Amino acid sequence: MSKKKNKVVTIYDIANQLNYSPSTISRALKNHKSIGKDTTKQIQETAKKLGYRPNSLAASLRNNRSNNIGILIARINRPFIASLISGIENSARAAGYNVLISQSDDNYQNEVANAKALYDSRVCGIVASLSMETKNVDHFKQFLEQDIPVVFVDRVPSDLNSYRVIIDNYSAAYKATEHLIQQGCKRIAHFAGAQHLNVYKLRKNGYIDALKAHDITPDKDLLVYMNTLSFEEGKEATSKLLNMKNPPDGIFSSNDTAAVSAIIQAKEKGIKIPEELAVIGFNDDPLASIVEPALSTVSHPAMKMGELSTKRILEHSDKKMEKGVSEITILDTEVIVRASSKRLK
Amino acid sequence: MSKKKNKVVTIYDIANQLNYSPSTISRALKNHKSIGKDTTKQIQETAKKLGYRPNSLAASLRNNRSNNIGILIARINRPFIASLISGIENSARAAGYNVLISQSDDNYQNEVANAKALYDSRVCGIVASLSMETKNVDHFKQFLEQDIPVVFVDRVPSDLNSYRVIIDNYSAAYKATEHLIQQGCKRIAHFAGAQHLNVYKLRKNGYIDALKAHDITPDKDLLVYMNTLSFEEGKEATSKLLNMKNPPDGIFSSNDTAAVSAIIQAKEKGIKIPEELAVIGFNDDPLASIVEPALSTVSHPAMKMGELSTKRILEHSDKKMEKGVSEITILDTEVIVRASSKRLK
DNA sequence: AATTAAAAGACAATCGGTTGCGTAACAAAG
DNA sequence: CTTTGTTACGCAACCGATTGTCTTTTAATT
Repeated sequence: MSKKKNKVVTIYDIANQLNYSPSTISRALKNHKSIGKDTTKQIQETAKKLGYRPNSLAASLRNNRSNNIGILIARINRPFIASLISGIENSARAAGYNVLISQSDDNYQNEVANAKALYDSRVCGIVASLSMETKNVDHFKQFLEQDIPVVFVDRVPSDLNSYRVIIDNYSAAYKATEHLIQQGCKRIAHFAGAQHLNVYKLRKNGYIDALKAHDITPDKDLLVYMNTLSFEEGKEATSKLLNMKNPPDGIFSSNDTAAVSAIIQAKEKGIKIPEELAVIGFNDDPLASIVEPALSTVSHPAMKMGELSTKRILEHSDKKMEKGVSEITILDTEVIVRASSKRLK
Repeated sequence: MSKKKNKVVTIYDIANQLNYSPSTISRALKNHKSIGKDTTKQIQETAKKLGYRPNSLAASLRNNRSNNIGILIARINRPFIASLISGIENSARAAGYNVLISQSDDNYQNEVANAKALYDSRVCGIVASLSMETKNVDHFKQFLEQDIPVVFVDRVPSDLNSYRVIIDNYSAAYKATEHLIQQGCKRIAHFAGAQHLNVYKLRKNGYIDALKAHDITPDKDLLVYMNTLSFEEGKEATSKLLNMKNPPDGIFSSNDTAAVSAIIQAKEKGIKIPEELAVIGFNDDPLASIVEPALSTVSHPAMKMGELSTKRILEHSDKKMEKGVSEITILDTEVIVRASSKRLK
């Protein structure tokens, strides 16, 4: 049996080897100014030679904060969210942080439980996009009280002062609606999402204001409120709309899923798209460019939103921001015109 | 200034309150048998009353192992992977574990770096699906040496003894190919992926053996090797195939993305699907049911694979498995027949 | 009644960094 | 030669839970 176990190298090992105290090793490894330049160099070289790897658990315990960024979203399995996470992960990892994920399945209780779990694991910040059910956001206050940055993305609460990374839903919806009007639509329906989520509320408002701006009186019968904007809901709504005496000649859907189902449903009924019914969605999911005719939509810079979320968290830690200060980042969207709405040459 | 800071409750606080030692508190909280039943009850009640929340960092440091499961995948932003992660996350969280994600972007160096990062953060197990570039899997050995369970999913290495959760790619491909044959296809092309990944190799083998079993001689010109099975690659390959003197009348693609691009490309050329060209993909991505005609495909139980991966890790920890023992879990696939290959009534 | 065994807890070391405070050594200033 | 300042580093407590070992008390056995 050899003397050396395959034991992990710690700062104590380095300390013994070089006859310095552990505190000196610790400081030298992070280039603390109170350690001499030569000493620092020597220590860092020895650390490398010995294959030293810091035990982040120990540091985290001492600092009462880990190097983990928590993500709190409704479900991973959606294109926008997956891209968002991707952006967070890439930028976090580049900065030496790990990423913890949790999904609520759009369930409020789960969201609360996940927030607790992330809090307990001492995340150094969290990125959150609210569940469909969430109306109360008290479960985020524990973070703010400890000055742990919370960045809300996309589905953000309206009554909590924290970081936000969002798009301008109102003007995006306005632009999308206006696009349909420019294509000659006179009766434009809207698939609206749950109204307590400001994302959907703002999209609806943008839709309505765009209509008004073009002297079209909003018709309540053309405004369909949905719960989840699912394929099924979209299908059903489309079916009803098309059976009206005075059916719509355009649909602006708050997401692509419902928009795609509208296209499919309309085609089944023999309605020509975009001639008889122009459709535009929201999100630019992969589906959008595959369905036929290809779906016009509004694109989200999902990846970039993720990167910016990470950035907010890291900045917060670096700058030792004053408690309570927050910042809102608004990103641009783009109306992507495809065949489903292109009536004009 | 009140006496009580908003300080976190620790076992020491409980110990002081009840005049027990911290060790007794610790043991009572996990129902250790050496603590009296009444004492245990009292301690647990007090803990709840005081709002005690265990500091997992402290426990992790002491045990040199966290409650985090690491995920190592190529990219989150893909339907199969997103569902896989979803399955892992759900089951892990239900068991009180957190999930750390990392993506390699199909880059070997990133994969190695991420493996190190996860190792350093003392994950209690990892779930991995190899990057496209990965040929050497030495970076997983550090886990096995420490008896940290590694579960490979889908894209698994062939030369490392560890847990595996996979589908039977060979027979899935065999079934898919056979399906095309049964629909009357005589010249079936195959979009094959990178052959150092056994997933794609096995699919190719299943394809070839199915042909042979039905007395069709495999034609090298119909076997297209791709790097990433991307939309572009699929498009290009389809274009070439359709320009052959003797073009294929069926395509079995190793993924849905390339299959969908084949459908779109074929339609552009005026080829009738499935009459002139039957197509079947692999994965059952959301795209598959949206494209027109809807894409036949092979479905993966992605969510379930995630759940089983978590299960393997938890079992490993519970059972204190003997080092080196591993287990292979093979899940069923299903050939999903849609319009893109349905020639017969 | 004496001996042994079992049950219930307490003590203290430990995990590996981190950090406030203290001090030795040496140089510059008076 | 003494005083004041710097520079460079060590000491030891600390973060909070875990666990091997030891002690005390109580119950069982002969």
